[in-house]
Amino acid sequence: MSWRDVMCGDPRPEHVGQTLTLGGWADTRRDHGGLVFVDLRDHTGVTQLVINPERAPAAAEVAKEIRNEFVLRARGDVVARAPETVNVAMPTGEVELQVAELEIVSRSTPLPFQLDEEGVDETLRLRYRWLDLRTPRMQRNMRLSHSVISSIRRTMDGLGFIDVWTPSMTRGTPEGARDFLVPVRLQPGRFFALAQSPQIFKQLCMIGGLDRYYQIATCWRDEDLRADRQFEFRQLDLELAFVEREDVLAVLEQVVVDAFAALGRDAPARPFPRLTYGDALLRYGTDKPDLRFGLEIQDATQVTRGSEFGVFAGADTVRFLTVPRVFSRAELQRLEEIAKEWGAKGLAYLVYDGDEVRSPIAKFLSEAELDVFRAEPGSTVLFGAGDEGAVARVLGGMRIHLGRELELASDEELFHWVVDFPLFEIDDETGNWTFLHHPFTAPIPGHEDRVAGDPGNALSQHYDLIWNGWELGSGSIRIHSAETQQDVFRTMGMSDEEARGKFAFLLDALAMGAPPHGGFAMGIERFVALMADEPNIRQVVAFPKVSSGSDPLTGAPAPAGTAQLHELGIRLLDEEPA
RNA sequence: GGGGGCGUAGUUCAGUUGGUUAGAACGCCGGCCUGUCACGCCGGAGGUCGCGGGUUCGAGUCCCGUCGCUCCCGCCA
Repeated sequence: MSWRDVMCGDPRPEHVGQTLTLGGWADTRRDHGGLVFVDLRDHTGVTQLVINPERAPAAAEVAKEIRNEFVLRARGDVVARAPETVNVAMPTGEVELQVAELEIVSRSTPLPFQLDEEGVDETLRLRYRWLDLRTPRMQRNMRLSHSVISSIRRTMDGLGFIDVWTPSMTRGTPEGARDFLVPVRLQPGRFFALAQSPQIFKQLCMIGGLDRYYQIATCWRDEDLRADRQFEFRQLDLELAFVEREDVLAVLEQVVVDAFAALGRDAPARPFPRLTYGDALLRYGTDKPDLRFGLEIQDATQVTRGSEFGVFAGADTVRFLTVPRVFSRAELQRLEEIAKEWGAKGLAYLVYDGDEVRSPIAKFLSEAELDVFRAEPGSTVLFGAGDEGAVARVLGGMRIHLGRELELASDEELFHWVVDFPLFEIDDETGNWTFLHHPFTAPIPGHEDRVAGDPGNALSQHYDLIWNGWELGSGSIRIHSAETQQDVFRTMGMSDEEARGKFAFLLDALAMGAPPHGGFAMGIERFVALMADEPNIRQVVAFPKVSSGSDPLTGAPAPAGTAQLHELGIRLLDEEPA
């Protein structure tokens, strides 16, 4: 007797008359005293077992002991159900297995949660992830994740990319995210860093003539976890030589469109729309706008210069959002609370309620100002005033909040590119210029001289891919000249010695025949979570960590023993007796 | 580091203005039941109301602290 002949979801009318063995988990048991029904489940579905004590007395004895999630093996004839007992809600509902032999292969203790219950505490699900993985939701997510990744590999293979493995244990990248450090027994006091990304290695692949590289690369970053961030995650990492921006974008568009097709979904139209960084920040208050709804931010800085309203007059930037709805005083107070969460000091508004304008600030505003703000009756104008970054953040946050609350988003899947980012920004802590993304991003053609001469106005060949307001990934055309790379390091305030100390291998490589190249990195879990319509990436990761950074299943991270630490040459600052 | 939300039975939740013995459903245990399919019926066990302190005659409920989870800001080249 083989373990199983078909899957639990398989038996159909065409199997009637066959004698089959099925293996799976006891999903439910319905014990009628004599007759016992068991729904046997595996990932393909459920088949009803019928155990009749008159036909199979031994099996009937076994059936009495069955409880939820026992693993069973059942052998019997597939029979057609009588018409009145057909279950139309069940794919296998026209047939059932008339059990002749039944074996409890493995028992289960009572479960800490019910597999069919909604809303079970996530930490509990993660603590018992092997149970959670049996649920249709997680089965779907894990299999969907696999389908997406295999589609990505097919696309990359088809486009002539080769999979090259790069080291996980490498050198720390300065000024990036925090590194996870790995001590080494052979060299106490020295540490590897877990790769934050294969960035430099893939550039070296280009210089090495592997001109179409890709990898589903695991990356590690020691930063606070979020709905869309884990300590470790995977990215589709790719790089091409002898290309320009559009060539890279086309590859990613192909990857996305093919993944949709692989899942049998309507693909977004190509090419994806392009939006400049400046436009995104001005109109949507963020560099990763959700474009499924309008609600665009408008600028009023010119007209509010010298306003009678002190807050406007004293602000660097005044912008507003016209919402197609009137709000009550209580609702406006609630909105103000939300604005404050994003850093606003208050929330000025004009409510156009019929013929009336409700607003504590209207009396301070000039006709010219009111002309600019005027909106249809039944709308509300919300203001942000302050420095430009803060205004963008507050109104951008307000826009997202209102878009969600008023359910403004359309159903379409919206992919778009954000391009023309600045190359540098001022680091608030040091006052120095620092890169916006990473120091290997090339300036746009014609802006090379600005790297040294006018860093604030140098635009970069960086691009972000956004899906419904989620940043899926980013990439750039890289610097392929050692001189420009040196200029970038100098602008960042790094001496040549320092730059050589950290990046000698890269500078040497760039000086030995580096082709023009560029690439991209797309977050696999983010992509899959969006595909699966899940609100956070933990739901598409088999064994994720919770937001404190620990794993409820294994209990990791755990303290290390003193002997182990000694071998590594490590002593803890707070040595307390364990 | 900062802000918001949540924490009551194994699970999901209810619990009024602070008031007697903290409830429901599912699950679990026992019994009955030969056509159910979320089977049904009868009975039962199960609680440090996250933890600590305070106010009070009396705290699940109010206050303070703390822990855990979660969302966000910072951070994420």
